[in-house]
Amino acid sequence: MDIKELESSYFDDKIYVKNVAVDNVIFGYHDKELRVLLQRPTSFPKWTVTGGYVRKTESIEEAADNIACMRTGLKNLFLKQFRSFGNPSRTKGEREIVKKFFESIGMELPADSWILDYSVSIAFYTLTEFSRVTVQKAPFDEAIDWWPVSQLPPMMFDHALIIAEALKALQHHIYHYPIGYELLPEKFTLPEIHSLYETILDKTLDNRNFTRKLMSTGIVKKLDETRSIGAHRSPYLYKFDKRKYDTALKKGIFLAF
Amino acid sequence: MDIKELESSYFDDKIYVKNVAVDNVIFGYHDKELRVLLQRPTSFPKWTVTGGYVRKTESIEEAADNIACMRTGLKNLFLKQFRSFGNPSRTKGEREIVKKFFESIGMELPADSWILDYSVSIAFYTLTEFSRVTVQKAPFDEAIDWWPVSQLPPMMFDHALIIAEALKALQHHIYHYPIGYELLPEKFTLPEIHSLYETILDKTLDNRNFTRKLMSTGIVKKLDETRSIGAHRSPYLYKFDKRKYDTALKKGIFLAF
DNA sequence: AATTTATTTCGTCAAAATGACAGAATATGT
DNA sequence: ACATATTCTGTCATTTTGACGAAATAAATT
Repeated sequence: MDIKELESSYFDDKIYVKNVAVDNVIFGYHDKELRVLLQRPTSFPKWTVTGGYVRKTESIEEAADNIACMRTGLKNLFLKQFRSFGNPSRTKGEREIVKKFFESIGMELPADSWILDYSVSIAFYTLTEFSRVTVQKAPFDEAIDWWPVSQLPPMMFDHALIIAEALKALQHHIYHYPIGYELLPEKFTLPEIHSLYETILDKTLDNRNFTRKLMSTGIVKKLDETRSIGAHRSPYLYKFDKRKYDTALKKGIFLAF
Repeated sequence: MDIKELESSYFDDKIYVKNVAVDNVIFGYHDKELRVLLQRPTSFPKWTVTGGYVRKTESIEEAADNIACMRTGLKNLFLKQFRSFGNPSRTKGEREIVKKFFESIGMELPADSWILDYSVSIAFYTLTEFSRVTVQKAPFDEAIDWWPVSQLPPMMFDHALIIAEALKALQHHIYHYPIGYELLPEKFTLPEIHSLYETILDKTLDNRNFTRKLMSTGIVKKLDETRSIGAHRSPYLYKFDKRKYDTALKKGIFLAF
């Protein structure tokens, strides 16, 4: 998206849905760490969740997918809508910053522009393995980076809340849906998926009991291969049983870690 | 809300948030039956979920609460946001009907009015005991009534989907939150809450096991009173332990019925 | 070649939770 | 006193859970 398109579109009520934004909390997992992809638009003093507006030709899910794709280069990531945010004060205190941002890129926003007005944000979260991602800096981002969920920078608007809620939703969903498919390589080891769950839930899980429960769901299956990890016993490789995984995604499961 | 206010407001971009609607699926329970409160606005051939628009001075939660209050007369009912809906086609096929509706009440909508445009709906569900409700007919409703969730009339837009999703969300939440406080009188019997759960989950639950699990949560406590129900053994009365109930609402519980 | 080290994997056991099931208690009308 | 309809309580075999420890393995070290 270049300046021309941005300029013509944000001002053109025929293209974008007014007063509605989509924010997408992109979670990345790698090496036992959970991070969030954040951006800092030009001249912004604080960071924001990746987000954008909704074209009238697309669904909110498509908008969220586009946002994820624009920033990660990956299409069709796992996307989950978890809540919408809307109240008079959520952007109020920082509208001046938004205005300055548009000025800094050479666009004068009319005072009554919907961009500076009451804004409803439909929030999604996305999961990905962040070593697979080549972060894409958008034209008007001064910075874009992965931040550990436990050490976030100062956030704009209510975005700290949005991230906190996204994390809560993820932690809740992990008990009912087979999280992991998007966060791990195709073939992974038991210790790897074990660490993933520990990281997301932020607590230690007995490895023997974890394995027992995970295997009882049937969504992962053991392969007849091992991975060499140096001077230690080689762990077996596992992969998701896509068939059962999809069923579990649709019908839900019940894990009690 | 009278015509004057409606007229001046829907056209005034300064009062309402454009392109955003709040729909509230009001569930009512009574006598072992689960129903939904539906309205049929003047000249509409089909029914809709109760809904409305968001004032720029209020949050989406307040908007949902107002909708519930306008229709039931009850304030501060249990409200839960479960999903937002937004895609180009969800209202497209029936915009002509909306236009005719406004004409029928003497208002000519401009062709480019946001009311006929792409609409994002933020959906909530609400719970109440429907014998406590005196249904409030709004000025422009031709009809408003409780419909059994299993026998809905023809629905406008994607409202049949919205109700289906609300029901799924409710059935899911019942495993994790202490549903029932809003759906039962202050004092209730064990068979009553048992039937409530059976109705919502749409399956039979062994009464002995149900009691055991319910009591183990600690959210309800037995009283030293009974209710006379005629020629049968008098059931004991129970009430929610508000303290533990609130904790459970906040922290969540884990019921496996 | 034996030993050390770090990591993975497998196994046990007591306690708790679950699912299936039946019979006793009680309030009223006959 | 008895019949009837409904509420309430209890048991038991099975399964699941939580808490542990010990054996197996791959490479580096002696």
